[in-house]
Amino acid sequence: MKNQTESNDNPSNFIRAIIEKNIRHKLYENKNWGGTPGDKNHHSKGKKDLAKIRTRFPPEPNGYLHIGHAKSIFLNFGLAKDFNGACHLRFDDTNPEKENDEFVNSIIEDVNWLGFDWQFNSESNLFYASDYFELMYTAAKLLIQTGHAYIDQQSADEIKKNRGTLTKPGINSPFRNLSPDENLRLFEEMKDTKHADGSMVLRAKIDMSSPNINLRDPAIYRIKRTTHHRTFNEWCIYPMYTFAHPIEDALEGITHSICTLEFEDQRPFYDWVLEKLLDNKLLSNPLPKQYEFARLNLTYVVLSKRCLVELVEKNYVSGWNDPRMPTLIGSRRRGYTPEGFKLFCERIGVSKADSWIDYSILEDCMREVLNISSHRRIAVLEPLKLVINNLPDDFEEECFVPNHPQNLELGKRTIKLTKELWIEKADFMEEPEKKYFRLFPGNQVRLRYGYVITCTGCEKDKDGNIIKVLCDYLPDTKSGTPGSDSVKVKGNIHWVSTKYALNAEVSLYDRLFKSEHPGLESENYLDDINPNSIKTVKIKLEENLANIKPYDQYQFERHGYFICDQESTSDFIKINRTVTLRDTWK
RNA sequence: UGGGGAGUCGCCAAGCUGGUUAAGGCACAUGGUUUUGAUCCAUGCAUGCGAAGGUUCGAAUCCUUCCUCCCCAGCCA
Repeated sequence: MKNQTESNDNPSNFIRAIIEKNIRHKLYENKNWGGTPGDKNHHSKGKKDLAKIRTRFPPEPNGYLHIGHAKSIFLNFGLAKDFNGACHLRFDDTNPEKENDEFVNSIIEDVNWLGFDWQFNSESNLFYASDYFELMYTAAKLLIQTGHAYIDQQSADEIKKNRGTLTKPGINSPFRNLSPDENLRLFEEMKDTKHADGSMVLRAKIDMSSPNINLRDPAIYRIKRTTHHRTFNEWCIYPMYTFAHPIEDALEGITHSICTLEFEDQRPFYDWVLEKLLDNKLLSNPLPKQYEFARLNLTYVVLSKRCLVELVEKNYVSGWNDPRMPTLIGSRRRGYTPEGFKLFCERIGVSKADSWIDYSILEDCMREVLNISSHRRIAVLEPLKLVINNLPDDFEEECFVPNHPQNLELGKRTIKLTKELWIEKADFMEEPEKKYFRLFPGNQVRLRYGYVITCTGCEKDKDGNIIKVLCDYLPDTKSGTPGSDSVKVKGNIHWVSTKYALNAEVSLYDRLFKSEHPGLESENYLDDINPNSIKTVKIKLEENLANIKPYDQYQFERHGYFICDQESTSDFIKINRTVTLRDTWK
């Protein structure tokens, strides 16, 4: 068994290096923490922060978490853990339109499922950006009062037109030079529902000719008469992400605000907001710093929220928890494990280079983890009858089977050998192809954990389909008995008794998309959907699986890793294939 | 054509305040073990760091020029 050193020492990455350097320079040595999020005044009354660093995972609760989020979760929570810091779970709910509590709850469950919580020093660091609306409103007024923000009454179209282009500078708004008092009055009116949605917007006053378009007076507050999932109708104005995020980070004492590459251009504004609020004494040093890493791209998978929503809404999949979905909830149902995701995240690393990770890496990680933990069981996926000629009809004999051949401490069980067995269709060939060493007339194989048999032929129906394979068993070759290896065979096939086998249904999954980069070459990623991503078959299980329960996971020997589906019952056993075993034959 | 990033083995990825033979993982190859064609073990696997120049006793690391790819013009995040 492979040792697990890979997961014990943390591979270096640029963010880890930055944190180590920061700690060496005692950057956060005298940071105060008020016990809860708050402004300068609040934290100054607190104590020295016991958390060496603070990171955060800040999802917007408008969808389910997916594998890409797992990368961010392992990064942020992992860093906090390794440096004796805290990682906050923060719901970035600044746009009420698509946010709701269902998503909040699913995110909490998913993060927990991956093995993380937000406790630190007996404090629960679970926060909502919406709890800071009052402080953000105060911050906005501070910017207005100091001449760093103004109310723009241009239409959205006009603002867009006057923003300029990548190569041409923008044009100042005619409302840009309103007095602070006038702006303050208008902003208060905005808040007091005096103005219609879209009629005006609060903008930061920076530089309409900045080469960085994000600095051309970005909008920071808009009017939106939408009920918020937590503040309901208390507010009709909501802060934009670009304005809200640095403030959220600062209020929570975040030291390292880690996000993906597309926010790089936003960093100057992130710092601008914080510096202005530092000047206004709403915030204090040390200010949080933003760092960006490359988001995960997985071949044969789409991770964009827009696509995932469409797959669900247009019924290409059965729901967010369809085992083929890259969501955490779907992965879980598929049988993917937190340990597997951990290994995966360690294996792919963190950097700023755009990259595509092959889906097989993820599958390999799941196999590696499951191989160690999964008990083995026997299942026949494509049953074909095998009859042992030289055994009496009522023959029954117990065979001892280890639950894990590489880890005998996991115990053993028995299965009953009878005259008639189910074997895999693929384990018999009337006319064997080259290098085939399973059953064919005249060949010998071992019935795994039982006897060596010699194939004597087969029977077919009138259409020529093989319906029964015949064989003789060799006495004295039973597994575990002294003379068992007197006959050497290459083939070793699994089986279940036709008399005792259990019926079950298993779903065999393939990738949801047939192209490596869905939507890249075709016009629409939906055209790349794999029409054969799911195949459901009736199978035979060994008798010991009678009490299998939802989420039980096993390796079915010679097949792969399987998990009992959440909808499975004792009357109707339903199983999902997580991933096959590696197969280097052919 | 403006700005911001990135280019190290088939895929990831350390190193990048210049200094022995360019970490590690995955994949692959070849042996070995094996009652899962699985697992496991051993060995091998970049004279090269996007390209070309330059500085230097010495460069993936510094300088110059060039090439390729990604991101930015929501009152989304």
